[in-house]
Amino acid sequence: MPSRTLPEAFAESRRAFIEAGGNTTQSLGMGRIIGQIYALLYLSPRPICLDEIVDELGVSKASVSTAVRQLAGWGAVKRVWVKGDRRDFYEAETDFGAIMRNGVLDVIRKKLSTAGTQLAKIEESLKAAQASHNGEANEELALLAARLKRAKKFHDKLNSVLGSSLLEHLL
Amino acid sequence: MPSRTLPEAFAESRRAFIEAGGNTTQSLGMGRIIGQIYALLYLSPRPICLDEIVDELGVSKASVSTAVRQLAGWGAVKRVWVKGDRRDFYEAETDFGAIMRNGVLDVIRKKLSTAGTQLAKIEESLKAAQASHNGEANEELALLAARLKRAKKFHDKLNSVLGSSLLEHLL
DNA sequence: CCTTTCGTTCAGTCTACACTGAACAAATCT
DNA sequence: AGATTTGTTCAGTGTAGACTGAACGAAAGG
Repeated sequence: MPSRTLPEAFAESRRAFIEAGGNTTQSLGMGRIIGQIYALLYLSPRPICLDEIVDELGVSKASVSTAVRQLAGWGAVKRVWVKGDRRDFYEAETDFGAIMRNGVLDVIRKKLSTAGTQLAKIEESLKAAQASHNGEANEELALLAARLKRAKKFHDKLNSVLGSSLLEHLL
Repeated sequence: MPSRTLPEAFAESRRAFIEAGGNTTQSLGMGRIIGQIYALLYLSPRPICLDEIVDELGVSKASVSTAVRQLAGWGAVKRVWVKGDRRDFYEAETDFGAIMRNGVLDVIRKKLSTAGTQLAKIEESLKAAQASHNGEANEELALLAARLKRAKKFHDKLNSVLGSSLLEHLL
């Protein structure tokens, strides 16, 4: 028979871990529920259904529904079917490296991509300016062109680093 | 004499670049002013004083004051003294790699560090639980211990990757 | 010494977005 | 078929934090 202090001490560690997960994702700009849900699943020995998450965390079903889908979207959580139960169950992907490779890096790449789109638009707009200027020397214009080129170069470098398998190999 | 369309086309490119900077930093969870200020300085052939930034961007002096200090904090912007002018002038650090190494990575490392602190606290709390339990086998407790260990291991891995000069060499 | 010019600070406002509640759709059971 | 259970959606709320305005302090000029 377990001692009386065991359950509380265990529950406390568990609660702290879940809270830490929430703090982490919140500090990264995604809400705190995301991290809490992942932590909860990460510590669970068995798949958990949506309503159980709701009870455990004391948040709305709507939040859990959307958050869980996000997590599944980047492979941090997997849907699991339990026989004889029509509810959806979820379990955590415990391989952090896999989550990084499949999910997180994609998010970063996407942000980089939108930045690249903006740079391309500016480059076009700049070409128009250079065309209408046609041969005249203009200090500011030349600087803008040079700096834009630099920015694009760095953008490409980031892209290649993120695209290379080197980074994935590290995680 | 410059053609009439040159100034507008130039200004448009410039405006778009500044806006792109704002969009980028905003999408990264830091405000949009930060990126706008950096972009403005990045495109300027000469150091710029605080009030000029205020005029150019149409934001409050308070915002510029704090934002500029943040930028200077992680080496993205340098204070410059102009002789015969007691105002503070600023210019951009144009080496993105240097900004990454000196500023951005430190921010990430700091976030990692606070996460590590939380993990350490949980580990201690868990040790207490294990002590009071003293020899009994408990599935949940064992799982929590195992998963915590995994989490710490990954945390350490991230730390070493960020600490290694390899990453800095890439940027 | 008073005035002016700059930069910072801080209490308050505004805004983006995480989060909620209730209505809804879909699937299963009786 | 209706009734019940389960997940999603969406308009609305709450809130964290970016941003502002006014008051302040510090430094230089008159």
